[in-house]
Amino acid sequence: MFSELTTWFDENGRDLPWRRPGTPPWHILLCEVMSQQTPVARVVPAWLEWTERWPAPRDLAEAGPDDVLRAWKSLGYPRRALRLRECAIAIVENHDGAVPSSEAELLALPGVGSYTAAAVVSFGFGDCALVLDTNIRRVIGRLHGQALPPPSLTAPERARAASLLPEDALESVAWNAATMELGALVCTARSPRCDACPIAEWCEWRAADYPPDRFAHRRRTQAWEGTIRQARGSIMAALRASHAPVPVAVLRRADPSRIDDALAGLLADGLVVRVDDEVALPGSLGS
DNA sequence: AATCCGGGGCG
DNA sequence: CGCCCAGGATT
Repeated sequence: MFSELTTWFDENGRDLPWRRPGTPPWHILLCEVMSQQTPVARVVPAWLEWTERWPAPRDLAEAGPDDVLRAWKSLGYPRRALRLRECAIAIVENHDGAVPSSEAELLALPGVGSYTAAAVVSFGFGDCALVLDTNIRRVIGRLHGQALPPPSLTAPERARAASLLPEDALESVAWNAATMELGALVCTARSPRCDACPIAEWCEWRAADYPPDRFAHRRRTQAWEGTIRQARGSIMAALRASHAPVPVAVLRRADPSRIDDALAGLLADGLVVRVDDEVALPGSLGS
């Protein structure tokens, strides 16, 4: 199964810029955080800009939060941008400016969870690590007969994934990259292209004639229209676009619903600062 | 374990 | 228009 997968990857994998040989761990960390819940196609331009502008942790550590939030553009979940800056500061303070290579040290960094820590170890340092993102979880789940993996990672699932991971470091990296790519391009959530799948003969979900998702009744898409999240997004977009403080009244006029709750949340998250009746990005009001 | 947290694009 | 996307932090 390993050779079928890696052969498929060599011929069909996307030409993503961070897959270029020699991409430093810091740049890998950046694209992994950016890719948390944001489709890869939208990450590419932002990643190119960030890696050129802040090529090392020390560079981002010296940047202002307003510059970082503006450069984040509309990737979504802007708390990730603040965490990335805090992460760079932690790397400078605790690791002499070099991204740590152990999973435990990576996990201790702001904004780095189990997925990102494993991905940096694997793709950034070329060491063995169990990478479990939504793509790999889905591929392995289907090999085991499930339409989609459980909403939260279970111990048996992790054990099954670990049993499939090659022990050799080089092969484990190739396995992680190829399985993730297969999930992204072929073994997709909605309409899998099993005719193009190099490991279809091992797929128990296919062999069982595609039984439905056991957890379908628990999956709920969160509403969007009129939510605090939408209000937060519109406020952040307005602040990114303005290099002057924005009066609260202007924000209220643009999106009257839930402005006060949204602002309170953004203030608590450190994504905005407020002076009197105006708000701005943190760090944008001078010293 | 459940919630919160963006935004866009595709079927 | 519902659904999904290289998740993490907090409770």
